[in-house]
Amino acid sequence: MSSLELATGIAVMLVDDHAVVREGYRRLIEKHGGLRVVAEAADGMAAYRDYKALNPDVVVLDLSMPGKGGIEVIRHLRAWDPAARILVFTMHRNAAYVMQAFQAGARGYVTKSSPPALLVEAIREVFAGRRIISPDVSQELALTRIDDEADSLESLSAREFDIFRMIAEARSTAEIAATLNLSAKTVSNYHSMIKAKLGVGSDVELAHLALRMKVVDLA
Amino acid sequence: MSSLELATGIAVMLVDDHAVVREGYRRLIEKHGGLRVVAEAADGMAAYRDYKALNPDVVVLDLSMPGKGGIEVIRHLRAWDPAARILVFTMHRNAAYVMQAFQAGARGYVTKSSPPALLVEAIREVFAGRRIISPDVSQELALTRIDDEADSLESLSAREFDIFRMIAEARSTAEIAATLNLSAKTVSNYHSMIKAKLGVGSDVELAHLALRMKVVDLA
DNA sequence: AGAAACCCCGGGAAATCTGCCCGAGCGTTC
DNA sequence: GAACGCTCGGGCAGATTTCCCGGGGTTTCT
Repeated sequence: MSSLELATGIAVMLVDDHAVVREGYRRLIEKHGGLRVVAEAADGMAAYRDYKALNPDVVVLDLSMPGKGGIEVIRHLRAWDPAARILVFTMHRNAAYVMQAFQAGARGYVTKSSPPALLVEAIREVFAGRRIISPDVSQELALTRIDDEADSLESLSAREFDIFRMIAEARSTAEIAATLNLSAKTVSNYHSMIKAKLGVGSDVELAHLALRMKVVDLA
Repeated sequence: MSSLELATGIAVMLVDDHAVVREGYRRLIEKHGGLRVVAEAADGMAAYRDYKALNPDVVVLDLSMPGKGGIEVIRHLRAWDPAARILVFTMHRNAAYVMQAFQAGARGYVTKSSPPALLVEAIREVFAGRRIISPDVSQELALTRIDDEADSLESLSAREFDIFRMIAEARSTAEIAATLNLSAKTVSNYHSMIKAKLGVGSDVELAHLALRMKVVDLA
């Protein structure tokens, strides 16, 4: 297999729901020797199909896709072929995405803000079996990695969790205090403690976290 | 002026913070006769500078940009040149963005999910003085019209909308102030005004509203 | 039983933020 | 030119948050 690869270059598959954007990568990638785009897919289903048919060496994948989330695509591909080499190439600079992507089995993570040459380099690195993260993201990751979201949710006591949920439902402090027969002051104290435990700095972040964790739904 | 344009093709300026993505448009656009990319800009400031220097016929603009909000860029360009022809080309499919963009002075709105040929067609349409919306967005727009929440979103000024978006993305007051070159106090004042105009009592409610309206995504 | 380690609940004080006032500058519109 | 709306920020009183504290309850380990 590897001799074939050496003969024809690294076979790359692109997965991104924007045709124009794919066009961009493709031109860029093919401008460099040793790289060859063998497939393009616009969504997860197409990606699965093409991967199974063509067995590319490296998959370049955008996370923000309609339908199945990009993370799910990674997991699915890795489930079918544990040796799959997947490079995430996305606009999301967010630490949570990076963690998820790597946990799902990605081998590299490059933001679209990176200099174009980095993408090519990253493809080679990933093909060689190494892991790579673009510099702009790696530092952010170092800061945020301390608190794993799921773990931090479990660190809440039952009482804290209830109050957390009510806060995330946009109920007011007074309202929560009334329904739980607490003083407003106590609810406030819980509110602070919850934010500390969850590692969020604002209520908006708290709301995002709750929605991501499906603790509450959007009305 | 128009004779010059006819001689050399429609002069297009691209504004998008992702270099690779710009590369994509550029190749696509230049593949078609009568179109010519005369400038690329990665942020609002660069866009202003290049626009004033080169006076392109059509500006192709991505809304989601670091620093200045995309809506604000439109307003600014139109303030300097009321005849500026601006085509929004973005991944955001939701009605709120479209309304804001057109109210700020955009002449066209095409999503990145559209078939590539549509972008080229849209540039020609906008250059010809006509307005154009890609079909996937126009129908969504028609649906959201009824909703009074969307109405309240429309009541936000361009500046307010940009700040609203950043707040809903869980950016801190200091962070927003820094990226927009405002005092923290001003951002705070906007924050209050936005909550009043949207009729929400807390930041959690604000976050819910923003997510429901798809003004922001869950990170 | 005693100790240790959790929760739960709230008070007090300092720090911070909010909500609402104001005015100045700027561009539009009539 | 006058009226208007948007942008931008200072000031200030009052609400809120945050941090630190203590007392009581329960569970668990030694």
